[in-house]
Amino acid sequence: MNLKELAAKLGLSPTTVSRALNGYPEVNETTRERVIAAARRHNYRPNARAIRLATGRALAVGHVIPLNHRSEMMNPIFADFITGSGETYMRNGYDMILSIVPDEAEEQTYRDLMSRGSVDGVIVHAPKVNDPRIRALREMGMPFVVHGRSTGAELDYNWVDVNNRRAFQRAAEFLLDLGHRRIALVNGNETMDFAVRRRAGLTDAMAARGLTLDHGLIFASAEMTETHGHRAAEAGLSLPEPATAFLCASMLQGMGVRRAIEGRGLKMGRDVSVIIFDDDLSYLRNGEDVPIFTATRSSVKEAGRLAAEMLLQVIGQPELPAQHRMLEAELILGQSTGPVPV
Amino acid sequence: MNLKELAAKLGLSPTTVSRALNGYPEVNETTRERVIAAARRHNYRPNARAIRLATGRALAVGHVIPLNHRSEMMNPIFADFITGSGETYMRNGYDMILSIVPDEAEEQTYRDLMSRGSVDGVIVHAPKVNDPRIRALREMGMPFVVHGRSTGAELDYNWVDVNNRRAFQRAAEFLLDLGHRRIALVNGNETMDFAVRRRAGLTDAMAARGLTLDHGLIFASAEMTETHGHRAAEAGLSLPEPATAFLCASMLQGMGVRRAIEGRGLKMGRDVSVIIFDDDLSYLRNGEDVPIFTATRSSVKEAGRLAAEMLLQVIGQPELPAQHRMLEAELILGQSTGPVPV
DNA sequence: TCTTGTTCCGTAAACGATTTAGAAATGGAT
DNA sequence: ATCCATTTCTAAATCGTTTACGGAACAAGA
Repeated sequence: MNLKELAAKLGLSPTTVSRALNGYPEVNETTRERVIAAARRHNYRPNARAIRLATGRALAVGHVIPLNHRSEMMNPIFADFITGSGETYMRNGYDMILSIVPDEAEEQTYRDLMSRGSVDGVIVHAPKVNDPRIRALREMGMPFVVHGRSTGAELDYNWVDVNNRRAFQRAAEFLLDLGHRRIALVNGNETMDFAVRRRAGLTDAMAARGLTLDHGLIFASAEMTETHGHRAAEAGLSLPEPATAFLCASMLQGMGVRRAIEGRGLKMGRDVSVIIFDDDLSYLRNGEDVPIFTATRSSVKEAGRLAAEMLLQVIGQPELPAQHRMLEAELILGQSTGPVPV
Repeated sequence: MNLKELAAKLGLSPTTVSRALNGYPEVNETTRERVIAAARRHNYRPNARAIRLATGRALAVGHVIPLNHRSEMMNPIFADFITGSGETYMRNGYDMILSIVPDEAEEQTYRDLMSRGSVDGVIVHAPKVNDPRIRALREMGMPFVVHGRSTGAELDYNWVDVNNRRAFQRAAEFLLDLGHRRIALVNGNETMDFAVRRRAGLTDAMAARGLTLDHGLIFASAEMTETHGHRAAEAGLSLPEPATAFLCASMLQGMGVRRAIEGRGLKMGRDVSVIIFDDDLSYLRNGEDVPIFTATRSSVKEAGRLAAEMLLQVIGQPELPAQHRMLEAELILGQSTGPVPV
């Protein structure tokens, strides 16, 4: 059942039917009702392909997920991010198109999506320091929102980000207040912008007390997995002067650290303190009633929702100045921290 | 730069240019080369919206992810599944459209995707026992492939599944051979088809030795999280006759079980045995060199790849009989199992 | 020479909606 | 009765491709 057939059944022209269904004013209310009733009765749905061609809009947004070619690993926060953004798209009649591409082909993917007209805009995931995609997207005139930021990008752009620096600064201050001085950082890959900011937060807090970072306590792994957390903690606890606290970039890393601590017969929160960054992932809850880990928490799903809303707004009004949205992480007290043992 | 403009530049008709670029035989090879060169020079990319309308194909497949309304949880295996399928789509010029919908609206979503012509086919995720979506999709004539199966579906359909029953049967046999009799099952929600099959596998193995399942050792939680694994193990270990082994449906549950075991000062693999189902998720590796958990392993990413290939094949040849692909899980020896303590 | 076939290319009509421009009907004011 | 404005609708162009059909040019066979 297409527009022409429906119009024929009603004894109207396709134009009138189209206008009636799309809420244009130049159509009699009684005919509009007649049209809507008929559309419902015949189960008419406008053909999305035709709408897209006629309007010149893709009614779709792209999420390009870079896949590290060696590890083939997808960032686990991604699933939650799209649950957040997906609902916004659906409510506004947009499709979400997912492209999973080896990271070196990512720029070409954007270019293809653009020139073939498959999307009206994109979300940029996992920005690196000085990420070249930002300039590239700007040059090709593609509306985009970055989840995160990119230190060193010379031009302004739309982003939604959590205040990673402040979050880790506050977490570090909390540990320092508890008397910890040997604070290990279990970070993500430091080509990633967020990882750099988190380290800076720790450095800030240390510097504010006249302390400097011990580079032997920095563990920046390419993958933020349980295994790497475990490995980092094993190393940090084996030092001549062992770490008394761990600041972890992810829940999974924290779980690995906990395993290392308990594997040595120590107790987390008493012998060794741990703070994690908690993205509040739906399948990795930090406890249900009482938090297991003390954590800086910021929902990545909420970030997805905000980024999607921003992108749709930018698509609708491309002349808008660059939009920014900074989220603050809450510091949540759990059972994984305590005063430094004497 | 569109087809008409390119044709004008070349002094040819749009028809000829289209045919030249799409490899049709009725065009002189020298003109074809001329056209291809010009297309490259002017950076011409055919407009996807127009192609879709003209050919009547969506060149896209849909993944409809049901979102449990209460828990708002997305199944973590989903991220890996789409990394597997995504590459196949890309290679064949298909887009992947993601719809995340509250589970009660899922059928309507399929109907919309179909009647609006947004996709050529769909992947059905997380099938339940007697899942109504299978009949609905068949009735609306939408090509589809199920990731998993649905016990009780009276008609035949395309599916890719792992042999869950056999996997858990073998795992249980292994535990029984080690002398375990108090085997606890930490399962997923048993409205899900895979969960029912896994329980059946355990029952099979027990029955083969004249044993019956103790229902007090069945822990079927709605969410396969670390927390629920922990909770189940706490319960199973507190019984008058405690469980000596745990069979877990997911890695995360297994981690929770381990935490409960170690929290009691017991050692996993010596005092209590654990076997997990390992979906081989990229961000939840079961150890790197030596597996931590003894596990039945089957890559969900591989399942994604196979499902995508099957779907594209079905889309291309709708008259094909129903396709099936059964994957067998390997039983991998890790450090989490040992003979039952005397 | 006339027919037949092949090769290569163009014309025009799809595909199914939106949208521009304009026409018919209606009603009110002059 | 005429004019104008408003309301309501239609015809036709448009989006950028694909594709059914037709035609010109040329060679080969009768």
